[in-house]
Amino acid sequence: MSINEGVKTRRTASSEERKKQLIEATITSISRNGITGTTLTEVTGIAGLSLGLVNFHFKTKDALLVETLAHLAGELRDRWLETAGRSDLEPHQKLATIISSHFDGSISNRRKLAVWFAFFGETKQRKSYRECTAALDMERLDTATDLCRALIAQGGYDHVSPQGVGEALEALFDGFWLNILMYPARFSNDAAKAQIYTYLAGQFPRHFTAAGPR
Amino acid sequence: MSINEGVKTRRTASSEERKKQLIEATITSISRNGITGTTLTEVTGIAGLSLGLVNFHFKTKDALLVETLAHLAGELRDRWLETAGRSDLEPHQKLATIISSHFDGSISNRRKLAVWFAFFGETKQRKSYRECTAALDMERLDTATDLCRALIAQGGYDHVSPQGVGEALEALFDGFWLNILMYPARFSNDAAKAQIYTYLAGQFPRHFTAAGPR
DNA sequence: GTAATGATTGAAAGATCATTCAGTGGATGC
DNA sequence: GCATCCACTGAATGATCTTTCAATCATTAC
Repeated sequence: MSINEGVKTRRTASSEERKKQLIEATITSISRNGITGTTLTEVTGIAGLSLGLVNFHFKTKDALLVETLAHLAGELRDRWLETAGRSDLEPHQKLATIISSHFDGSISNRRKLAVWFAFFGETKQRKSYRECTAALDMERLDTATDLCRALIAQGGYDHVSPQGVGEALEALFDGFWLNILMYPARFSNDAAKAQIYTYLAGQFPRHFTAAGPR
Repeated sequence: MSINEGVKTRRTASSEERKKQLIEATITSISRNGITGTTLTEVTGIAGLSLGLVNFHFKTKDALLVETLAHLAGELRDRWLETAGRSDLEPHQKLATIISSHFDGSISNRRKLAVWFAFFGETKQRKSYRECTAALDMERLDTATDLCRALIAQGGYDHVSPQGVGEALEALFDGFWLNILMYPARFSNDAAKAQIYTYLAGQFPRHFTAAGPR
């Protein structure tokens, strides 16, 4: 636990600002110490604030954790929806932006990935954690599935199952994330993207090559 | 916490027997309550034994957790090595048995998957947890990569990267596991296997179809 | 300038938990 | 049948952590 890591400590800040500051400190703490090792003393120490502030702004520690996960989930959703919602893109280009979003360094870095998996590990128990992410995961899965359906119609890939490809993409996202977190020497964002494009090139050869969307 | 869930409580048992009993209770507890929620009172309660026994047999709680993970990791390794080591199988058949092992109900069920991901979430912090699995993960990754290399030579798939396919398989294993744990209504062991075979059919069409090895 | 408001502090309370240990009791060897 | 050994028990201990709260301080409104 270190005191005040370069975060300016004004005597007074808006509630929203402080909450964001505490959420950032929570991400740092979880990535360093895991959920088991993140105490309120640790979090407020990283933020350079006093112990009582978390309960003042978040009511309970649990609420802080839930809001931290919601923050990451919202950040990811904003990221891929931003481009996937553009009407000037073809379906296969939209699919490509969803992939790029997931392996952009601002989303997929070990500090944040550690937090995702910390929550996955606790998920079975804490319904609130799951409720945070389930809707967004399904939204993304359904979006990808719909895009695959469009590709199948466009390219005449009659034997390809859109649900199957959507689920496989979901698994590839999570699986590469985990391996990037655990074995950064062997797995990277770029290599993950390349392998996912390779997979898509196998399913939709008229729309993807191993190098990306045509 | 419930007392004595059908586990016979003999007054005296061998040390090895008791340790296995406590490890099983730990798996149950982690799957129900997460790592945060598994206390020694909870674990011994599930096992129908007294509080002090864990420290007697395992010395510390941390040692119990490490041995629990090691138990699961060893179980998985034994499973896939058993068939992948058989010399009467072709490379693509060996690859298929590795896949089958990972999605067999005795390995891939929500009770045990919850434990895997509970540890993944803590891994960044606890070196001992990572050391348990890193060697085995790399052994499997290297084995799969070698099998891919053999397939590429057999089938003349000159443009396929054996490392790439090995890494993608690793990601698919972990990713489908996570989704089976989180969304059992939408993901299943059989569907996971089917999607992985579909992927392999795209890369090695002369050795795999979407239904499995040729 | 003064009062009111709301953010901030940190000591103290209360709760939970891992670990210890002195004592109990069953099994085995003789 | 006695002694020895070892598994086992659970109350007590001590450490850690969340939460509370009364006091303090900065800012804003008037």
